[in-house]
Amino acid sequence: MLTIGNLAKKTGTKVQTIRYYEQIGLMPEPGRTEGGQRRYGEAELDRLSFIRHSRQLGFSLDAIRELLDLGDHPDRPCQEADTIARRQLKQVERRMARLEALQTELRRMVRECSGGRTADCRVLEVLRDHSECLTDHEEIGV
Amino acid sequence: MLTIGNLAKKTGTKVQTIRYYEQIGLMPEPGRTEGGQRRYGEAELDRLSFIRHSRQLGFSLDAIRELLDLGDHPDRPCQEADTIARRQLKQVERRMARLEALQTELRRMVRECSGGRTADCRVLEVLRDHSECLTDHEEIGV
DNA sequence: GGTTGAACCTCCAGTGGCTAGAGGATGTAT
DNA sequence: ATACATCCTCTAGCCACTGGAGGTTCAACC
Repeated sequence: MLTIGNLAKKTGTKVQTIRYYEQIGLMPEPGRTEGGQRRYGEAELDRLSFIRHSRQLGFSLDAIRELLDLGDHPDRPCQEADTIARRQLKQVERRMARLEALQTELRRMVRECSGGRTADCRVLEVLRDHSECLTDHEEIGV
Repeated sequence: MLTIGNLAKKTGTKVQTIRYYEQIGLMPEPGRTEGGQRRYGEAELDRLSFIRHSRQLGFSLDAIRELLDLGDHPDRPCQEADTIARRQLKQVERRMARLEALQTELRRMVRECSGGRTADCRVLEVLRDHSECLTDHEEIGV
């Protein structure tokens, strides 16, 4: 039987985060000691590991919820899991493309900075005038 | 003189976002009509354009605040602006590296999915067992 | 059995960067 | 004068946590 602190250590999660997962129904309500402290078993350890690893791969908590559901139905076709993973891959690819454009632009800005007065600063100039940019980066926060 | 709606249109910002920027002190309090509606001039249009463009390049609102400050002191050396831009570039590079690792792993997961029952699903299997991963992806949300 | 002290508990608030909606006032064109 | 698009303030919500206050429990040691 694991205390919440030990479960946290084993999975690289913060204690508060585990309680948060319980609160939003991603983790089950565990057993308690007489004094009211949570105690966890193997099943919960596995489930939390799954959640954490999925988070590391960038899946949203909603997506993880779906994936956990699928894991509970071993006889259903795995197409759905595949779809969720593909969706996630698409998102990662879109973000990569965007970051690449930003990288290009930022590198150019920094390279062209001559180190003079702020008045002549290329960095500020480029930020002031979008038309100086060579790449597309219309979206925010993708 | 621009209404808030027109300023929004010209800069590709939502009206609420402009009011939010005012609230947190990123945009100045503009003049008002007798009835209390906001009216904006060229200076505000320029400032908001600067903010939006910086956001598109991924700068945080705090960083943007610093950059705006620098723009108000044309005689100071532009080293600080350079530093902020370099910091931003570093962050973008870190994110890119991380996303690349995720991409690799997700592609492998999806490629190996045979389309059978959920019980044999590679996607779920990999998520269950981190040791199946070839890449490092410890951090969350970078 | 008593005493530490680390770890646990609940509850509330805050992060960033917006976004949405309620309920009402204003501005402009006809 | 009227219609109605746009404006106003205020509050609350999003995601995925994180931190802290103030109090309780557990396990080890004497």
